[in-house]
Amino acid sequence: MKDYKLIAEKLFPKCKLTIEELEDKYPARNLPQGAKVTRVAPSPTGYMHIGHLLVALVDRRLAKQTAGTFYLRIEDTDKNREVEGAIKVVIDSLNYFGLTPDEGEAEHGKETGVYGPYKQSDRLSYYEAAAKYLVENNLAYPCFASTEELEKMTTEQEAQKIRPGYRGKWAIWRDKNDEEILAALNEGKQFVIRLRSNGDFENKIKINDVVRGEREMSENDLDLVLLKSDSYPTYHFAHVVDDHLMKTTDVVRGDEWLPSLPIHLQLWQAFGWSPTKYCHLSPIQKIDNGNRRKLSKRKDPEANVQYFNDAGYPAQALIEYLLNLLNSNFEDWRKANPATPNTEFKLDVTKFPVSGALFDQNKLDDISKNIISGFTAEQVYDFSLEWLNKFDAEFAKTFSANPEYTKAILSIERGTPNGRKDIAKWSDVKMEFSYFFEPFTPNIDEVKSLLVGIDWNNIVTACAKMSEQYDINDDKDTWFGKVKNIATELGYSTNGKEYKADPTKFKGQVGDIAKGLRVFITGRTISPDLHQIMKVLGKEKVVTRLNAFK
RNA sequence: GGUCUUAUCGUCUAAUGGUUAGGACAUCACCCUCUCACGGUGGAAAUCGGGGUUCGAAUCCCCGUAGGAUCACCA
Repeated sequence: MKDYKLIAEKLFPKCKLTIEELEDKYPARNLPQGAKVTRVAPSPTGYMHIGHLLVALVDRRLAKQTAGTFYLRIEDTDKNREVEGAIKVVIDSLNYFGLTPDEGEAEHGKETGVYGPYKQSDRLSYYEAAAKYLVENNLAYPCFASTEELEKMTTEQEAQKIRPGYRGKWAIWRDKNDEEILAALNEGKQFVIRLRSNGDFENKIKINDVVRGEREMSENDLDLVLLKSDSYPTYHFAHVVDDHLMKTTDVVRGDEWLPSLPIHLQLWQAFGWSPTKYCHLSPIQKIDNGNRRKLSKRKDPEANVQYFNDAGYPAQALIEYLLNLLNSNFEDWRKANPATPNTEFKLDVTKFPVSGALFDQNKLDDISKNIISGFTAEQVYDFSLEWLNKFDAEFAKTFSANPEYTKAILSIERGTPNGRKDIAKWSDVKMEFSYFFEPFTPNIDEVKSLLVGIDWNNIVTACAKMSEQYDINDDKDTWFGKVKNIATELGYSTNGKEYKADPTKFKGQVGDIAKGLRVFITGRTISPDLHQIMKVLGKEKVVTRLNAFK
């Protein structure tokens, strides 16, 4: 006769907490009907993966859309992988992207909310109580198998070409009697707690995922480890215990978890608890050697959300990119509601894609350009400076030496219906506006190479003439009238169509002259509205630059 | 290898048995224009292959093929 109570007591002599007492610590949440309780539960590896950000985004939206709660739990059950300061990285990232949790783990080891502790390493006694309950009810048992024994098992199974795993007759400790167990315990052997699986691989069960709908999968027949020999729980065990106690309603996670869903369902059943809903997200991928693969922490810098931060993408841009990935109708909504905060967009779980999407930098840039073009000069100034201070201290000094001047630069063609969309990220700002700042010393050969095909002497003359006539108070038409006059004096057509009709009658057209002015003033052939640029630069700089190659 | 899963323009996707297979990004051309950009107009560009079911298939079924996920005391 087996005495499960006795075994449980011997296994966990220090555990006095019963499962009932444990459950009593977690009262029902006082939330409206239909409110969702979601969580993001990263491991503290010192790294925020873009996939985790995606999960957090979905979690937070689902909670907000239903007046529910979104919390942060730290899954630090693998001591080998833990990194110092990792929790701060997670919290900072969530805050940066506007996905601050309502409760859970917070900075400096503090936490908010009454459903904690929110760090799994602080919950070990709870997992013990739960494991003890399972042992008492013959739903779990101790296993003293050594690593060598397990390796041998796997080798034999491979040799026999059968599905590997600790189960059935291979589960050598599954049916040991009390004496053998107690003897092993007395010897001080290390043990793990395993689930006593009642599943049959030949049996199919119906599983339900909110994205994919109803599916069939084989029952789990593996006697999986629930508590490791260091008495930390495995993911499977901690997930079910925590999400039950913390009253999670919807588990959102990567679809790499889909195959272990039968395990989790089996665990819910073992405890007699009703399972959460499950929402499995497909991964963000990239092409590698012609094949797709998940964005990898080791190989792909863009797998780390810090990458977008460092490149200077506004947080909103990455969020809207992800929203678009989740619900492809987001971009239609955005077009119809250009000024509405994206938090107003209602995420539809049933429209989530079921296969992984390739990360698309072009699309992100486009979204980001649109967002930044809607910012005020003030906002662009603040964000740019914040980024520059962090990554380009030298240019930051130049940039912020005269804030009014810099803001005037950033105001050019901003906020107009034809607003420019040339900044995708704050790291573009330096390239885009450097010619407004001194030193401005373009090399004559480079300048000439930009003006190939236009008579150099004519350009120099035109620039000199403009420098004499330039009046900073001229409006655009007056200013351009002067450009046309100079063009005419030098034998250039003032009308492009006229010139095209008979090029032999002219040395060129007014565009050539304007191009010359532009290159002398900005050192490039591409720039925003030249009239406004000259106004912002001021007469002194304009005159100097126009006469630089006289 | 077992199990699960996916397959529409280069990319993200729409079209839940009847559409000239739609949109967005990227790309190309033209227009606008002092340049670029913005904007506008237009172009090129897709239903993995083979069988069925049906009056009719991107859509349903079967078989292939290709990709992805998973098979730990990691999550």
